[in-house]
Amino acid sequence: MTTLKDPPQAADDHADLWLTPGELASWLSVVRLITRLPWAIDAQLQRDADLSMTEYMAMAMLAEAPDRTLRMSRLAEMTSVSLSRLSHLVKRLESRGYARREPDPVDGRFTNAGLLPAGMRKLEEAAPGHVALVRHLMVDNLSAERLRRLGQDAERIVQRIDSPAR
Amino acid sequence: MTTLKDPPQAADDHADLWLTPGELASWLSVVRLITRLPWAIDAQLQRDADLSMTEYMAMAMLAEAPDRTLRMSRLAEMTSVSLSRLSHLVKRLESRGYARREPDPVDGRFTNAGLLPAGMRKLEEAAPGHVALVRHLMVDNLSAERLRRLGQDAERIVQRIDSPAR
DNA sequence: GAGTTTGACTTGACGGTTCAAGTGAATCAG
DNA sequence: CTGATTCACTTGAACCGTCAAGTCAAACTC
Repeated sequence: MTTLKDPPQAADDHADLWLTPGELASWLSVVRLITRLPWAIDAQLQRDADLSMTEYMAMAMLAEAPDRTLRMSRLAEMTSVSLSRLSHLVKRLESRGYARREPDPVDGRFTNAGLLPAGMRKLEEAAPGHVALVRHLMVDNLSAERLRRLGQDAERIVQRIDSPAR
Repeated sequence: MTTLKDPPQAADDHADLWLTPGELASWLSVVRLITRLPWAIDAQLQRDADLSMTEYMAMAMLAEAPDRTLRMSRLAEMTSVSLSRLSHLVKRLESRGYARREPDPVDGRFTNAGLLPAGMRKLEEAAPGHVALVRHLMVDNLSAERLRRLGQDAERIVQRIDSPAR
């Protein structure tokens, strides 16, 4: 789908012009991946633990941070979400008793988010099912070499996304 | 981050247990990709054309379909969205004058969605900027071979997502 | 061929995300 | 040392996606 050949004499126009058929096919596969993979991960976590992927990731990052605590801004970049979104998200975690927030005593502009014991338990309870799915879809589905390269390519694209130019 | 070694004697627990450090790193890179790439694509389309990626994709699929028309259910699977979501989405496109809906005259259970001329113009206007970004982030950023393999891996994962088991 | 079932959507309410504006703490400028 | 600015969030409204329930048309079922 979305096959396009020659830019200049544009006789065949549809969606993604000016990509070769092969490039287009690869791109559309990636689009399907970035659409469905989050959906699949979310669905499992939602069903089994009533958590979104972002909530899980945020709790996981907190869990391994020193003192299970991180600044909101740091946590936001680690989880690739906006500060606003994180603020709402942590407020929800807080209301569920999984996390806690307090202004940094040293510099009052910072807010430190910490994972509470109940949050840690929730995470430990959710982890096996989540990991099993990741294993099923990714780790056991690709050779070690291809998984490694996939990670590299992903990282390369992400770096370009938040590189200055553009 | 999220380094975990040995499952049995679980001394180090955080997020993703029972993945080797390498597997975890690859997975986290992919998580960043599936989080930020949609965001980047959406941001460009939103800014330059006031369209979401899903809206763009749906219009693109319609544009290259025969008679610029597709059944809702077919369009839903082509764009990887639920029928419900597509219904809302097409209703919005309809209200903007980009698309049109009508029950299939042959079998009234189907609804055919069609792209209107204004939608086609909108798409043609949005395409160059969108394609340029895809080129910048993906096509020009990876070798042809790696792009091809990335597409293959993506497809393999997607297939496992909607494979019966699990 | 009336009643049930199935298929293909549509709708509305709810909840999460985004965006713009606001708050309050530190820092800088004179 | 005071007023403006910058930082690091927080808030609220608008918008979008999801989920459950509803609609309406065809296809069985007896």
